[in-house]
Amino acid sequence: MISKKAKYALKALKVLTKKFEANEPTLISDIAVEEKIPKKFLEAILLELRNQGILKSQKGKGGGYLLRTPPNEVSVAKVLRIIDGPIAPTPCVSVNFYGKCDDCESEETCSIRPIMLKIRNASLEIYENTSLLDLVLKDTIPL
Amino acid sequence: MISKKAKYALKALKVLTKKFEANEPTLISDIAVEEKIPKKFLEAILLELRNQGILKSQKGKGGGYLLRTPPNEVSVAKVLRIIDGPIAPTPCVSVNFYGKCDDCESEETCSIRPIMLKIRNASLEIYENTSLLDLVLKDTIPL
DNA sequence: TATATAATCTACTAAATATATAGATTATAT
DNA sequence: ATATAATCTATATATTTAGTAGATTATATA
Repeated sequence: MISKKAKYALKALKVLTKKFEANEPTLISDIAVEEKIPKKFLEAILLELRNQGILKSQKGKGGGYLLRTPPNEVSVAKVLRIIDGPIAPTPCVSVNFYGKCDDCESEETCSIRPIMLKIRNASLEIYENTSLLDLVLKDTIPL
Repeated sequence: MISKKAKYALKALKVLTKKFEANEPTLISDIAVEEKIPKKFLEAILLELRNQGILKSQKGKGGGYLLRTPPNEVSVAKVLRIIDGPIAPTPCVSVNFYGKCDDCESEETCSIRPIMLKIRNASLEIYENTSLLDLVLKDTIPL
């Protein structure tokens, strides 16, 4: 299961994707109301996405948040990694968060690693190849 | 990420799969030692697998645990659902644990549901079609 | 029938993670 | 100067994860 935080992030990014062409900052409060996300929680999420290079922000009157790059260039995988961490089902098959499973002797002989590798590959194939734009343009089937 | 508990469960089941033909009960303590799983924790796991019909047990001397059915008939999906619950990334796309996402208005218009559906389908395809026997016979590529 | 064995049941505990909330501070446009 | 809106700091609470301790029950066998 992905976290509620990750869903909030994707929903907020969906709003910013729709407004990307306008090139005008959107208020945290507007997104919070529109997507029914607790405002303070959303603040933290957007800040994290900004610090990780997905968004840019502007303080003061007329300020708000904007996508830093075109929405077709931002994959769902990138967003999920920022908010939830690893996409892989085990540390030993993770691309971006690799780590030795602390309960495992050897990766070569591990009997559950191969299936986890398959799951990781299948998930990445989807998450990496779906962009924020794809989420909004649901009819345009990606892949 | 799947839980350590789920990995422990799969590893324990791997041991019982290897011993399935012998048809002799295996001690919790033997599995615990062999797979380096905290014994008391493993007790709870095996009990749960037994209560859900994956294992059968025998008390007293000569007792222990055995697979209830041949290992090729037990899917990894079944085990994961017992230990970790839903395989799907969101409640709204879960087959066995369906539920309305509490932060969602409408499933029809939700922009993140389609990709979650894809992820669920891809994961199930793998987890449902991999059996305990497949885990042990790693060279025999399933699917 | 007594005994050792091995699973089962009941009840905790500690640490981490998820999901927030409150209030002060800083930057900016007007 | 002022209002605005993001940013920072500090908690708070609930749930989940991972585990431990000890008593109880069922069973084979001597």
